Parts: sequence; C-alpha cells; structure tokens
Amino acid sequence: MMVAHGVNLTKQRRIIADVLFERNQHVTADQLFDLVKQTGSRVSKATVYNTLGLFARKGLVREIFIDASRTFYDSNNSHHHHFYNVDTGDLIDIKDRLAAHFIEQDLPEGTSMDVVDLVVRVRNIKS
Amino acid sequence: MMVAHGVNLTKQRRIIADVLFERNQHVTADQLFDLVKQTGSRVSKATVYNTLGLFARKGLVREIFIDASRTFYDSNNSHHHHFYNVDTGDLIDIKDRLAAHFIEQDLPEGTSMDVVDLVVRVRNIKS
DNA sequence: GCTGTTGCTTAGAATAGTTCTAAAAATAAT
DNA sequence: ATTATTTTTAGAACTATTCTAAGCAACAGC
Ligand SMILES: [Mn+2]
Ligand SMILES: [Mn+2]
Ligand SMILES: [Zn+2]
Ligand SMILES: [Zn+2]
Repeated sequence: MMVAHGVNLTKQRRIIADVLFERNQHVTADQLFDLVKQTGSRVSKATVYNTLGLFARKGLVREIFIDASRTFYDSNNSHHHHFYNVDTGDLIDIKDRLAAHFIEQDLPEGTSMDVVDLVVRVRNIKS
Repeated sequence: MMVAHGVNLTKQRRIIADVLFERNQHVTADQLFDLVKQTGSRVSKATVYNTLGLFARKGLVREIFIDASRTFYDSNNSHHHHFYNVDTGDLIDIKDRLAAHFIEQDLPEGTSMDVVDLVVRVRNIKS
C-alpha cells in the first residue's frame, strides 16, 4: 500500500503506519507519537512529523485544519467531511453528501449548528 | 454596528475596524497590523490580536483556517465559502451554493480542483 | 570483506504565530 | 476628586512545527 504510493518502507514508517492505519482516526502528530510510544516501539518525534508530512504529500492521509493551534491527520483518506464540536473537541465523520439540509438532519445528539466552513482547495494547472 | 454587537468602541478598535471593514478582505493579524501602520495610526500588535479575537467572538468577522501556520480573518461575515489556491495562496469567495458540481463549474481560471474540505462546527446545546 | 553514495532518523536548536503578564493609561462610576 | 473597571501596551513566554547537522542504515560496486 505504501510502496504503491511511492513511499520507501522503513522500519519507523512501518511502525507509524501500523498504529495510524489500525483504525479510522483523527490524530495530531503529538498524539500519534504517544500512541507509538505506548506500543513499546521507539520513534523520534521528528520522524513522526516527517512521516505524517510525507504521507500527506503522498495522499495516504488527509490534513484537517479546524483550529490554528494544531493539525489533525485523518487516517481515513476517503472523501468525507466532519462535524467538529467546539465545546468538546470531538471530530466526527460526515459521509460525503453535501446538501446543507442533509447535514442539519445528521447533527450529533445534543448539538446545534454553528458555522459551516467549506474550503475548496485548487491548484494551478501545470503548463 | 460594533456597539450593536456588544463591543465597546475604543479609539484603537475604531482604527482597526475602519481598516478592516473598508472592504471585503481576508487578512492575518500581522497583515492587518501593517495595514493599520500604513494609515499612520499607531496600534500595538497585541491590540490587533486582541481585537480580532474579540470581533470573532462577537460575530463581526469570521476566522478561516486553511493552513496551520496562520489564521485568516474575513471581514465579510456573510455566509460564504472559499477557493484556496495552494500554489499562489489566493483566497477567493464562493457564494453560498453548496452543490459540488456547481463549485466545479466555478473554479478560478487555470486551476483544477484538489480537495474539498468541509467542517461543520457545532456546539453543545446549553441545558 | 571494504568504500562510497544515498536516503533516513535523531536530538536539540531555531522559528514564528499567538497568548500571556504586569504595568501604565484611559474611561467610567460614585 | 477618588475609586473602580476596562483597555492598551511592550516584551516575555508559550508551543506546534520546522530546521540543522551529525550519525546510521541500506545498497552497489568493488
Ligand atoms: Mn475520520
Ligand atoms: Mn471574502
Ligand atoms: Zn475524517
Ligand atoms: Zn470570505
């Protein structure tokens, strides 16, 4: 899978990928560093940052920017969106259905909608 | 307008608001600090940060998180979204029409779509 | 075996946007 | 006028992330 995306499979990247892709999750670099530590393996924090950056560039994970203070990485790289609870910090998947009223019907229990932020990322067409 | 939103109108906030709301724009705190300086007025950087935070809490501006390294503030607080060009850094408004194929038709000249990131911010219903 | 080359990992330093602190200044209340 | 409250300010502190430069692993050609 990683080799298919043009990523050299090193020992550390293997360890990181095992923990990261074990399940669909949203983690910061620091959280992932701790998760790796909990398995007993030792990988430096710099390598966790480097590897997440590499995985993101290669399309293996998605970066999520919901607040300026930290970047989340989403091990589920299929096309989907998120509910973010500003009170609890919960980050919950929304399946890819864009209609606004549809989203409203699916709000997490006990929450009300605040703001819908949509960013369409584009790139210059290489000439 | 600001008084209506429960913001005390001080001299510095007035200066900042004049520059910020002069037109629809997307600025970082630092950019706004420079814009204020260019008018000849003197407001500290701390006050620019404090004021933007206050305006955001009061709903006068919208925070936009498109990359982890800086927060943009949108002087257009009407409900809309954005095209972000990852190559140029351009941030362009999208009128509030959510259909995905509609967005594709409106891509900025010379760009191709990369990723659509949608974050629905919710809050706990106060009980 | 060695030897060079390349890519990867690492600890710690540096960076930079943002927040915090504590004191002065402005404003409001009594 | 005196006191209380709010705001501004400079600079220090904070913190997520990136950078640096040295060491290490993998590999190829001898
Ligand atoms: Mn997810
Ligand atoms: Mn705008
Ligand atoms: Zn997700
Ligand atoms: Zn906008």
